[in-house]
Amino acid sequence: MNKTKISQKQSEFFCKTTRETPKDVEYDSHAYLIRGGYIRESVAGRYYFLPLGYKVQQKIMEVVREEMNNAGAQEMLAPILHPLELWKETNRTNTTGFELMKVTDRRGGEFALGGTAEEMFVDLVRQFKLSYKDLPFQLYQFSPKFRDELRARGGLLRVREFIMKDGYSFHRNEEDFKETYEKMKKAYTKMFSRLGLKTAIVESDNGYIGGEYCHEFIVESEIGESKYFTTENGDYSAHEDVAKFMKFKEENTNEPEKAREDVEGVGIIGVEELAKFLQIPAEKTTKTILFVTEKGEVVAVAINGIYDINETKLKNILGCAQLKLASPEVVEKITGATVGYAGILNLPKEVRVVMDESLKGRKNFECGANKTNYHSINLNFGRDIIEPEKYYDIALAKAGYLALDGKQPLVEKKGIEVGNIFQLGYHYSKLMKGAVYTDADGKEKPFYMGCYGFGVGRTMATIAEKYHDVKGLMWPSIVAPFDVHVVSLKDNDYAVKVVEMLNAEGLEVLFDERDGASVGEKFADSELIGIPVQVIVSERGAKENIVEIRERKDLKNSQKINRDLGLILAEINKILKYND
RNA sequence: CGGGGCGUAGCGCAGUGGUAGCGCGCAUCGUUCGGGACGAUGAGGUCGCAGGUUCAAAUCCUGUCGCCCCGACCA
Repeated sequence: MNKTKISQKQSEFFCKTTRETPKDVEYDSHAYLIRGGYIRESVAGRYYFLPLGYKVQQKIMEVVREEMNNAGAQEMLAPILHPLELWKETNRTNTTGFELMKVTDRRGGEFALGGTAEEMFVDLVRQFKLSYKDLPFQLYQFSPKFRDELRARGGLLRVREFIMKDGYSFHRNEEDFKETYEKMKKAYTKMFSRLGLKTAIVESDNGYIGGEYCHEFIVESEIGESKYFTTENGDYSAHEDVAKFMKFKEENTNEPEKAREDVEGVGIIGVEELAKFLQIPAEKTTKTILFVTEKGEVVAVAINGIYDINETKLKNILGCAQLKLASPEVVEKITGATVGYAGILNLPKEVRVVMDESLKGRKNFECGANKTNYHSINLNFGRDIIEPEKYYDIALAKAGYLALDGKQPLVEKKGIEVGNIFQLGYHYSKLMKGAVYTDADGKEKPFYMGCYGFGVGRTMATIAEKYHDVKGLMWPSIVAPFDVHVVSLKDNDYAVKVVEMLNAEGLEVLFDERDGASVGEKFADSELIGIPVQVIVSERGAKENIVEIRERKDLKNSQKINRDLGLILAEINKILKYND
């Protein structure tokens, strides 16, 4: 990065603050980034980073770069347009939920606007005949990423175009990968911490990226979109999509089987009402829901009535990309009953049935009779229902459920996902021909891989969300666009001396020497922009032989210092150090 | 993609068929100058776009594009 420290006269700086917030802005962080002249929207989900915003982005990138390099990764740059063939090779052109942006050149060459770059890096690496001696290594880049999101929202929080740091590591085997994975966990925690963000490392779903496991780095926040669960002691932390919990277990597995009964209950729909009506515990009820996959396959899913179904878990078990609740017509066709009375009794053979672990070992339970208005009770596996070969975990975790240790309740949290790391394993190296290295035994083996993402703009918005007050932003020093804001109130001559001194000391200064702006306006702007230290040089101060130094985070913490450049510098450094 | 809302000056908004408005901002001049100052003057709009109804449309109708919110979906 450019180490030249500069000062910037505000009258010449392309930073136009505004007093009013555009009406569609929902969050403070977004409002202040716009009002402070950091960003401007082009069209939905695509933003200009103005000089101020770009400086913050660069500073965030610099921290990421340092920590990536410390972790042994090497920066490079891949093309933004990816040959579409590569995406076809891994079958990701069809992946739903990730609408690829495509462009065609004049010769008909098709390209994808990359939303992530696994294929590109594998394609690059396979062009070399690598040996196990070359492994492991990690390559990374900062580059624009394109996501055709259904809906952009929250300013920089969910956009269609953004700078992402994406890294890809190549390994000889799982063991070697795991070492890097742990190293990256530490590197990420450290980079976020340096940026002023406390992150939770949360197990999550890998979605379209592939692989077997992954972790998200989440900053707890009310405005975040990620719902996750943790235990009090922090031993367990998982995204709602994958969160596991200790389920209800049938205790009376030895109770004698009772005779099956079909009970008429007109209009009795829903577990609570049903349990009350049948006078049985809710744990004895069964929820049966029919889904249709994107291929049109109908799946019946059953779970203990006290739980809800987690569609992400279900999708992963079915290996499908999209699930929809079956329409009432389909439900009637398959079960012969209207919605609300579906059960796992006598379903047509072509319907795949997935049962949750919470059904295992139960006796004398209830489920829909597949007959409108009827529920069957005292059902038993073997006698009434064929016991499945395997039970799955398809339950949705909720706050208060016990973690798998059976002791600690799950606590629900919301947060912003600012980074993620994925185990890719052999997912890409097996799909892409020639993604192999030569091992010590002379045989070609596929790379074992991992990848590591970091959203730069989203991180910037998250910092803004965490560091602001009613007056504006309060950047931590490490990412602040400038170190010091020198506000001159009709005493530019002395202010210039201060600015020159700070520059000589390597500090970046924004210098408000504007003639036309009123005092109130200058202060209001300064607080909106949020540079960590304010130095006020005024005509009044000249009479008293002082300058005033204030900390943005605590404006009441104001020091009046004699007009001695050494003293001024010492005070500023104290605040900057404290702010880092 | 489903539900709701909105497109009038850079921003925030008013304007239900009859001359296109207000506040902020912007420009010029003057007075102010330690908390978004005041006065005067001025620039800026084919009322999102297209079509229709009408003597007359920002206003009514149809279509279309865009934006926001909720849902679905998704780093």
